[in-house]
This record gives sequence, C-alpha cells and structure tokens, in this order.
Amino acid sequence: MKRPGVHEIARRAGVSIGTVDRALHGRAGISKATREKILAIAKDLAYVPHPAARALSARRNVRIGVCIPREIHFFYDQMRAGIFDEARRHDSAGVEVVYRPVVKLGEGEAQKVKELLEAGVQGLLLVPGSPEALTPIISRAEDKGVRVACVSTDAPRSWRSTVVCVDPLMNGHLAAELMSKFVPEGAHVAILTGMLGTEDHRLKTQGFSEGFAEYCMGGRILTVIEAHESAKESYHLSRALLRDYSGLSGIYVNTVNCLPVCRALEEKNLSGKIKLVTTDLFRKMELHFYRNTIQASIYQDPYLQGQTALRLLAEHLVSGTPLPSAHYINPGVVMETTLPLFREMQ
Amino acid sequence: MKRPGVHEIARRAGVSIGTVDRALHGRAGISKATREKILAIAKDLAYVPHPAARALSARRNVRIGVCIPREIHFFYDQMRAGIFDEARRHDSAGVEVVYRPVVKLGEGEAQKVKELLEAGVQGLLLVPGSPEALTPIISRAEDKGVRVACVSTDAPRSWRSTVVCVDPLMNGHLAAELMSKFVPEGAHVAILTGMLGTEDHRLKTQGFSEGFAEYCMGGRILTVIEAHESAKESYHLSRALLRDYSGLSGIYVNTVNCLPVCRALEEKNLSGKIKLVTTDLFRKMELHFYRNTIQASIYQDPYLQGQTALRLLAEHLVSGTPLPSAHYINPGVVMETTLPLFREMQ
DNA sequence: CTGAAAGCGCTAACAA
DNA sequence: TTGTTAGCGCTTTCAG
Repeated sequence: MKRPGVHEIARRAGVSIGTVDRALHGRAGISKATREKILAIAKDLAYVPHPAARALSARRNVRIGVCIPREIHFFYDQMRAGIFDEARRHDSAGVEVVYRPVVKLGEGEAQKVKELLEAGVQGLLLVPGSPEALTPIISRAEDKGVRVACVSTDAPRSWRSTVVCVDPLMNGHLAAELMSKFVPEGAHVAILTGMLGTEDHRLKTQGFSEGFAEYCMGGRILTVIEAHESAKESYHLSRALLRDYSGLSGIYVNTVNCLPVCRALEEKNLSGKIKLVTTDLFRKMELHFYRNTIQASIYQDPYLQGQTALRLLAEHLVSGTPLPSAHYINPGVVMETTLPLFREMQ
Repeated sequence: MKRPGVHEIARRAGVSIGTVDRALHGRAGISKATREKILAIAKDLAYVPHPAARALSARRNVRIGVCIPREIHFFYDQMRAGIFDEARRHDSAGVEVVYRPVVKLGEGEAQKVKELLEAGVQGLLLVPGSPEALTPIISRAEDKGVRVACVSTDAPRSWRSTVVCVDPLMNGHLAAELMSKFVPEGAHVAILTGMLGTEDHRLKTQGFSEGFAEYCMGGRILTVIEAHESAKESYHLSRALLRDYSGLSGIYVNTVNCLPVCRALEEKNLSGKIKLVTTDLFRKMELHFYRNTIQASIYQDPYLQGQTALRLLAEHLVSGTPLPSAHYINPGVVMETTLPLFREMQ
C-alpha cells in the first residue's frame, strides 16, 4: 500500500540500492543483465522517485535560464512576475532561475542566451524577438540537452521543446467575432497594426480579416494601417482615418498603441459610436473602458504565460514530466465589468 | 549564503536542534526564556523550514476532505479533475484527499461533512448547497482548527477560511454588458433563470438587471422567468416567451438549461436574430455556437476553481501560507472562436 | 527542561 | 561490477 522506493526494487532484484541507482540513472559500472532486470522491476512497480527526497538529497540544482524583454513594461513585468512566483514554488525542489533580460524585444538576445548556456542551465525560457537569428542557437542548445521553451511568440523552425502562447491567428479571429457582433451587417471597419513585418502582428491582422469575412455579412475592411509602434504616428493616422472614412463603424487595434486611437475618437466625440476592439491591457486603458471608447480588449495573460512556461520546464526537469510541443493559452475578453479583477489594474 | 536551517539556529542559540524544534512548534517542555530567544533568532534569520525536508521527515499526512456534488456532471467533473490534478502535485508533500461526494448539490451534505471530520481531516473543500444548514457545522470545524474552503458558492455567515468563486453579481453584470453591445438601444430582453430561491441564480439575475440598466440606454427587461431547473419547462416557457413578446431582442439564461431555449429559437428560425447569452459550457452547446444561436457564454471555469481551492488549502496546511478570505475567479467569455480551447470540448 | 540519535527516500562518494 | 555508507533538513522518540 506504500509507494515503492529504491529499497523495494533492490530487495526484489536481490541487489543493493546503489546498483538500483546506477540502473535507474543509466550510470556506468553495471552489467547489462542486472540493469535490464532492475529497469523491468521498476517499470513493473510503476516506480516514481519521491521528489522531496530527491530534492533533499541532490546537491545538483536545476538551473533555468530566463531571457525576456524588460519593455514593454506592462506586458513583460507581468510575465516576469508569473515566472518568479512559480519559480519560488519550486525552489524546495532545487529549481533556481538565472535571469538575463534584454531591454527590448530582440535587442542583443543572442548574446544573453549564450551567457545563459555558459552558465550551465538545463532549461531555457525565452521570448524570441528574432526567431530566425535564434534558431540555430536554440537548436544547438536542444542538441546538447538543454530544454528550451518559447513564450508569447514562437521560433517554429527551431528544435525548441515547447511554446506557450496565445495563437495570434485565433487572437485576431476572436477580435473579429466580437467586432462583428458590435457592428451592423455590411459594416466598414479598419485595422491599425504595428509592423506587418512582425509575425505576430501579421497573423493577428490575418486572423481578424478571415474572421470578419466569416462573421460579418457584407462587411468590409477598408484599410490596414501600419503605425510602426509610434504613438505620434498612431494618433495622426487615426485622425486621418476618421477624416477620410466617414462611414467607419469599427477599429481593431492589435498594437500596444491604442491610447492615441482613443484620444482621436474622444476628441471627435465618437466613443461608442465607432466600436473599438484592442489588444492587451494596461493601467491607462481603464479610463477608456469607463468612457465606452474601448468596447473590449483581447487579453493574452502574460502572467499566466510566464507561469505556465516555467512550470512546464521545472516539472520536466525535476520529475521528467513530458513537455507538450505547444501549450495554447485561451485569449481572454476584457470588458468594463471584469476590469477590477485583472492584475494590471491593481 | 545558504538558507538557514535548524542547525544554524541551534548553533546561534547555543542549544540543540531538538530544543529549536520544540520552540518552533510551540511544543511543551521548554522554558519561556529559551523559547523566546530561539524564536527571535529564527525571525532574525527569516527562517523558513525546507518544505522537502519537512515532507520527507513528517509521517503526519495532511488530509483534505472534499465534498462536492457529482451532478451536474459537466460542471463538477471538471471541478473534481482540477482538485485531483492539483492534489497529485502535492502528494510528495504528504497531501492526501478524502473524497466524499454527494449526488446532487445539497443532498445529504451535512452527513458527508461529518464523515470527513470524523476521518480527521485538517482541511475541507466543499460546495455548500445549503449554506444555512452547513453554517454551524463549518463554524464548529473551524473552531477546532479545520480550515474550510468553500468553492463555487459561499457560506458567508459561517467562519469558513476562504471561498473560491466567480462573483455571481459580476457574472450577471458581465452578461448584461455583452448583451447591451449585441442589441440596439432601447432593446427589450428577457431573463430565464433556474430558481430565484437559489442565492446564485438570484444574484446573477440581479447583476444582469443592474448591468443592463447601466449599459443599455432605454433598454427594458420584460420578464424574469423561473424554469425550476426543468428542461421541459424551459422549453415551453421559451416557446411562450417567443410567442408573447414579438419585440424581443435578447435572452439571458443563467441556468444550465439553455438547450431548450436554443431549440425554441432554432425552430422559429431566430438564431442570431434574438441574441442569446448563456452561462457555463458543455459539449452539447457547441453546435449552437456554430449555428449562431448562442452569441456568448459566461464561463466559470470549474477546473480552475477546484484547482485553486485545493492549492490554497494545501499550501496553507503544508507551509503556512496565509489564506485569502476570498479568491475571485475571472468570469470568462466563451465565443465560437475559442471553443476548441476549452476542456469541455475535448 | 534539554540533548542525542534514528530515520524519511534518495544520491554519490568510497570500498570491496 | 557491486555493496556500503554518509549525508540532505527536518521531525520525533528516547534518554538524561
């Protein structure tokens, strides 16, 4: 009735626990015959090492390297919190994180990743800003037994073990489904994006386009505007948009720069008249929900993403839990009612 | 640089680790003077016992009693899965759950709870179907040091340590916010509920009413229908509703019986014409999302509720983490796009 | 009232 | 190739 341990296996195999240990860990200095016998018994007993005992005994710490951007703060601060909160729950299991952030997405990340590998990490958690440039590094790391988990955005051509993210296509698609319920049939809407060169923005835009065609009968996407991640540019482009298209019913913003759009709408007294669906959530957006300028926002839960990725890596490295090749987070819908429940609003 | 342990404390206090242990655990057989000295040193060092070592050493298992309903299956099966999944992650810490389900909400739960208390649990996780009847039992248990966590619905007048739930008022309020964006100004809508005698249904109904008044200018709630948790009754009442109120724009259903409403709407070819916002999620609803009969559903994430409650109890009982007096789960919005990501659809 | 010592299940160094 | 043994940090029992 008690969970079997090394002693039980040793007893059944008629050997000592030292030998059992060697067999279980594939260490040298044991005959093929006894190893196989021991492994068979272990499998038969469904032996699972006691994690607490292992953690207590092994001096070997599990090191997980973390390389995520510092900016944009509202997003990555949450992700970091999720990572460290979860890490703390595993420190009794000997999990320790080595933190090497980059300032902005993609800036000098190759260097940081190399540093982490030199620090001897067994796991790597990173937001790949330039997936192409990172691909060979990631693949080489995996080849050497370092498990890498991509978060938020993927490096699909690399050998990374897993990715934790919100599917950007689905993200845009959900925005479109919402939008199509907010505007009448045959409505005209616009998309404001960051840089279409960014995979993430491109896919969200694509998802929205497909979804809007699917859900809004006779609807049209008038224009897709690239604001290049500039607040000033976003504002001017929004003004121009409102000026040039008088029949506009909705705007979907999939970049972080939604505040300039809100400002433009509010200046023209269009809150609630033109439906605005945004992406992500930060403190300053709150006001625009209350003013009914933003109808809804698609939330990617950076805290949960970070937490999940770290948990997957930690449990894999500590207990050998298999890593799923991808873990998709459910995109949330933020509305005024639920605003107070989000961490970002605290 | 290493975390301080009992040995370090003993060394500094000039006593043995046995004495330190007695002081730390408030056990008898130690002088007031040495106890205070030891506690001071411990606080000074910010001593935290190593959870792995504690789990390994202590024979004492942490028992958590679980009393949740078996029906309605789609909801409580998920909750149970969340509870047991999380419990498995704590079994190396000596956490074991004693499972004493009731068949339906509130049926014979007092008896089951008594059984659990007699089994010597230190924690209790339960869905109180009849909070009033359970209140004295809960309070007495707490008085004897048993921590009780209510899930999904509260026993607010008892001394329960914590509750994990979606605020039902907010739940209804969110439904109203959504509905008001789906229907035009001045729209007429109806509410179909289970039993207004049930606190949960009453509050959701109230939340919706308040929210709809707030968000839908000139809107009206024509009627609040009680279907008494009967599918047949739901169907007939829905038919009558559609017959009697020709100007109806939307229906909010906060009971599990949304399928009869869908059927009534589809028979009259009103999918998408009359907006339907429901509560919760189960397999058979899928079809009605695809048919655009259901516009959105408010999701209470029973898996997450169960998981969270068990985690709070386990970490409190094992490591002394403080219990928050309430933990509110964010109500989710289910739409067609995200349907495949929900456990319920697997 | 306090100290010493035996484990909990596992790893790893050291003997044989 | 295999067995023995000393801890990891804590709890608990048994002596003093």
